[in-house]
Amino acid sequence: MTPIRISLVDDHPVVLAGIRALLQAAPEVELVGEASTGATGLKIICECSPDIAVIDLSLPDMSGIELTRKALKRCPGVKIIVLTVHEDRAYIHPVLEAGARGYLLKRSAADELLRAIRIVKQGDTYLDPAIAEKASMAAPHSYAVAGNDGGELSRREEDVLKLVAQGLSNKQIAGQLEVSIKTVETYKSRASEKKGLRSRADIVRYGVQHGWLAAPN
Amino acid sequence: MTPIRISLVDDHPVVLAGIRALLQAAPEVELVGEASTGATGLKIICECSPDIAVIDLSLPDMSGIELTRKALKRCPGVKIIVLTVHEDRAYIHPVLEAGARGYLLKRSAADELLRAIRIVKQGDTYLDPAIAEKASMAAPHSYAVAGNDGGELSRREEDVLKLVAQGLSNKQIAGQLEVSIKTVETYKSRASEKKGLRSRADIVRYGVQHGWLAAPN
DNA sequence: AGCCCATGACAGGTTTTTCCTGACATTGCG
DNA sequence: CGCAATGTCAGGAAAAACCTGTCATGGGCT
Repeated sequence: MTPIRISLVDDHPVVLAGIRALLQAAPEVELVGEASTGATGLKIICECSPDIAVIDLSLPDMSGIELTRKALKRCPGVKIIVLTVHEDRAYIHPVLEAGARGYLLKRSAADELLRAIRIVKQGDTYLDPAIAEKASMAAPHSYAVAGNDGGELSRREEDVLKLVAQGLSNKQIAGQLEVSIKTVETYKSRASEKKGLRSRADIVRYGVQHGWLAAPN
Repeated sequence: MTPIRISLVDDHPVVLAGIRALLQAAPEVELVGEASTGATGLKIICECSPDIAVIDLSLPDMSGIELTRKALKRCPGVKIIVLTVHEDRAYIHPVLEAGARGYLLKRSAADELLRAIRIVKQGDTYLDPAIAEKASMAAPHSYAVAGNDGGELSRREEDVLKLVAQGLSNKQIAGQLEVSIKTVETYKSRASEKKGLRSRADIVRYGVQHGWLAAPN
């Protein structure tokens, strides 16, 4: 049996090396390229044309979603598994729309990655069990995912929510984002509306759940 | 030569397994315990009393800082290396103050972890080069640093600061503590005075540093 | 092409919250 | 006993947040 050829894209070399070590322990997979940025990731995927590319959702220069899209455009044959810390089901939709075939949480069990790889290799789609149920309830087949989710946050909306969760006032946020306070208020209220957050405490909780409360950037 | 005994604490089993695989490739280290939460981490550290514990900064039930403190209290012999994605130097002080001997970024090179382990094993302190320079400027040797300690917080003051850090309004806090808003305001201002916190963002940072904001679920 | 609507960007005015400046009772400690 | 720290609260001023609109732009869809 020919080995499953895999490329890895993840900033955080420690994590990268870790997954590499993990995969090398599996006899049926063969590593054919690693990268730590979106740009280099795209390059190695095109050059190596692996069976499967495992991509971190958050990369320094572009999101994993963007990389997924670009990689598939240039190299439609690859199957892409997105690896992420985000448990928010809001992410799953754009990821799948971008054409990824797998969505795996970093906090899921280690052998899930191997399972995901095998499943995706066979042409199926793998979703992490922890979110698959949530996501598939509304839309069994197509990922229309209507329902309680008032939509995904735009870039600005997420920026503002992050800063709010970190305790900054609207004024401070306005300063940091270089827009007016009023604009900040708009983003905040739109974002709160979408996610059903009513108080500042809700936003903080949301931020904690998304791992925002640690890195002011 | 006796092997270096190491315990690992990291939520994200994929990452955990990865680092495990990494370390198993090094002949001089021996893995003696893994955990994915602060509570179990504390337990395995106490039970296994490893030479070194590698701890992720953000854990579901408590912060890595809190775990560091607790682990050292019960088991002063262990040397702790904190592993994190956060490059903000604001985290390094509390980490070192808590008694950790190493501070390593996940995005630093893979063999840095081994280097860090060897260095810390010898009794030295390892700081990731990327932030070491920034951090060592202010406090070259001893991390007495503690900033401006205007005294210890009283019970009520700490209660209020915690709630503020979690994003509650004075009114909500008043409700929760069953005192008047005015009383809450007093505690808050006294506490802020003592610790030199001027904005809500300062309070949130203070809370993060003290592990008050780790996943309330 | 034309339309819709999500997004980015603001403003005015009202409502809430927070901040500043006290105040007073209680309690432990030198 | 006096005194400092703490717990408790008020009034009024200042700041922040919130609500309701506006307007432009750029995709997408029909």
